Amino acid sequence: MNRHVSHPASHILQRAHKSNDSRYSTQRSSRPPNSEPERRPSVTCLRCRRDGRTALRYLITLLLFQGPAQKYVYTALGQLKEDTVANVFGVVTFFKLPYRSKGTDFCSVVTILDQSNVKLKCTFFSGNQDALPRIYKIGDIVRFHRIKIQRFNDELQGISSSGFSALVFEGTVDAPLIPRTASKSYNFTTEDQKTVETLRNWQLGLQNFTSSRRNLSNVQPGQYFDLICQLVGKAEIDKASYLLKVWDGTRCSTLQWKVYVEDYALEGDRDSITRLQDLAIDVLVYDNHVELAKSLKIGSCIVIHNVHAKWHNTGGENQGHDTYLEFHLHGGTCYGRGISVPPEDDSDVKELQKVLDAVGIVSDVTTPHIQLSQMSPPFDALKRCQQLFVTVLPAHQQWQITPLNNIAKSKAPQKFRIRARLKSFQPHHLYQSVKLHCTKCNSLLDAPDEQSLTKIFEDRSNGSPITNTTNTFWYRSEVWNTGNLDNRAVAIHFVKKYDDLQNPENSLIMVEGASFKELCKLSTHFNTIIPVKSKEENLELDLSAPFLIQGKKWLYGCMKCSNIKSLEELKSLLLETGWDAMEMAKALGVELLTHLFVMNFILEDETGSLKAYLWRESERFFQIPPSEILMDSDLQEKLHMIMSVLCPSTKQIGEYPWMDCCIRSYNSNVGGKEQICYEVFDTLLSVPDLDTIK
DNA sequence: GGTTAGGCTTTG
Repeated sequence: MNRHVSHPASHILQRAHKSNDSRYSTQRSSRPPNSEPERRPSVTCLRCRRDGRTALRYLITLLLFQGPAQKYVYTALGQLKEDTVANVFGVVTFFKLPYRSKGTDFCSVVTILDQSNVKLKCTFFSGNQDALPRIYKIGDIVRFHRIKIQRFNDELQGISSSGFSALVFEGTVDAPLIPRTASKSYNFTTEDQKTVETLRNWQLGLQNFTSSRRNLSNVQPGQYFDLICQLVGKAEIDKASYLLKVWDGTRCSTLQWKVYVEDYALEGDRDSITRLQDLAIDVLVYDNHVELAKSLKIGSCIVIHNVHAKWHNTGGENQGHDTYLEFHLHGGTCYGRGISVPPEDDSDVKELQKVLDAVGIVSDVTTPHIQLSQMSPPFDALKRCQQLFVTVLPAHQQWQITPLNNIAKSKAPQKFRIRARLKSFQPHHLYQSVKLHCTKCNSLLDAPDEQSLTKIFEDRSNGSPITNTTNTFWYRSEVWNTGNLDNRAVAIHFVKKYDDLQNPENSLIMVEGASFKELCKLSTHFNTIIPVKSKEENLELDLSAPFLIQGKKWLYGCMKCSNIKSLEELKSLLLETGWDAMEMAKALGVELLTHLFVMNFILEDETGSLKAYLWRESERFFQIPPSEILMDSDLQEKLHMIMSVLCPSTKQIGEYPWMDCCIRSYNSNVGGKEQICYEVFDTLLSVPDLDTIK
């Protein structure tokens, strides 16, 4: 046994001797009875050959990470005496994070409480910031060794004395008993474990102090609170203030104030910042906090202590209508103000990370859909979040949010960013929202639905007999008799390219006499169809029906603005590849009509409501082509689902999702009457659930 | 070895 241990031990002793390390030298001083065996074990040097066996025993003990068998005495806070040095346990009721004092050291102020119901305010100094107690949360349990008790302002006060050391434990019952400490070796007995556990249980029953930690979803305006959160962006505002963009996976239900930052000044991943724009808050930190804020790493979990949720002051008359919140970390260290970075193994950090990961997955539209019910709690917040990601502002996310009642008071034209719920919308039959718009004459027509198209083509085939066509050099004609009761004839004129007929999927055909259903069938096989009719042995366009059909796209021309030319003009396109609808419209003198969804939204926030149109940017908003939806039942279903997410009529309005929208106001003359209209622009829907629907 | 700060009714 001796042989085994003597080598490493004597090696260490020799090294200790060389470096004159006082830890291994004999030192008998007039220390208090409980003093520091863990830091300065009373060991005799091997080279001196005095009491070598004792020295070895100590070293072996040290190597095995066990403190010497010295027993510490702990004093209840109610039993402390002036001008003594004591060891104490306690629950943290207040603390200031270490900060640079005006002297040479860092300083930290900690108030603790124990079962004697006596509080002790302590002030600790150290040149090494890490040596100060690592407290992150009210309720943490601490063990202090060698604090000097003295009187100040008629109260007993604790202060760090020579050899001061601290252990800190999480205050939650059942959290791991891992001490946070800068001490390389420390004594922690099973009795100490019991003391920590007893204090954890004891503080559960305490009414008097509660942690001021809040989630963003339960912050009340005017409150000061501690926030554990992840840093997603940061930016220097000026010398005395710094911006932190943070989120905690929950959503603040009050409208928030956003700080304007030039794009180049903002640090952080743009995609994350955009994706989280509705969940992340802007916190402005001031003065002494700026230096630390600068050093924070994007993505890290931090605690901001004593954040102030303050009503935004517009400075105007309508103080009562201010509806959004600013978040500030004011300068100074009063009330424990500061920013801390808890260790990654901290229970609260792990919990936060779990929630953020899950919310991230749900909000990330590129990952497969995950059933919320398959996830473990706590995911009520998640469901809330998922609802909230319903819009994205690609261009103007830095704009401040304007309450709806302020918009109604403003003159036009102007642009705003709003946050509102969709209280109702019109038309309810979604097919009625599909319109044809002429950008030239600004006319707006209903897009013909299936029924009207059936009628249009029925009338047409009844009205005009099939031409006696002869084949020409640029098309070849075939006539079929339907063989149905109506004994109708359908003519198809196959357009040749390079003097040749193409495969159906590349072909342009001109069709005469076909019904709506037949055209639908033909459109699934042929690349492009132009419905035509005969007039005096010639084929011609008729804009009362679609001028061109390409798959699910049925395109129309403006009857007023088009200047129809002969179909022979198509010959100019015969040498080009493909059949470009725009080129064909141009060749035939057709002014194409644009398909739009035109909807009327009643938007509502806490301050009022606003009627806004969605039309010119409706395709961008829904990311559904309105030119195809009438021929595509999947797209129709998708639009229905979107509208039922935005405006779920089975729920209370309080449960409707919030939408961030850009709104522009403009003056419009309707029936000789000037009025201000509002239109949604630069806004995209982003409903993760729906991305699985194609 | 001295000094530092000595929570507290906050607010850009």
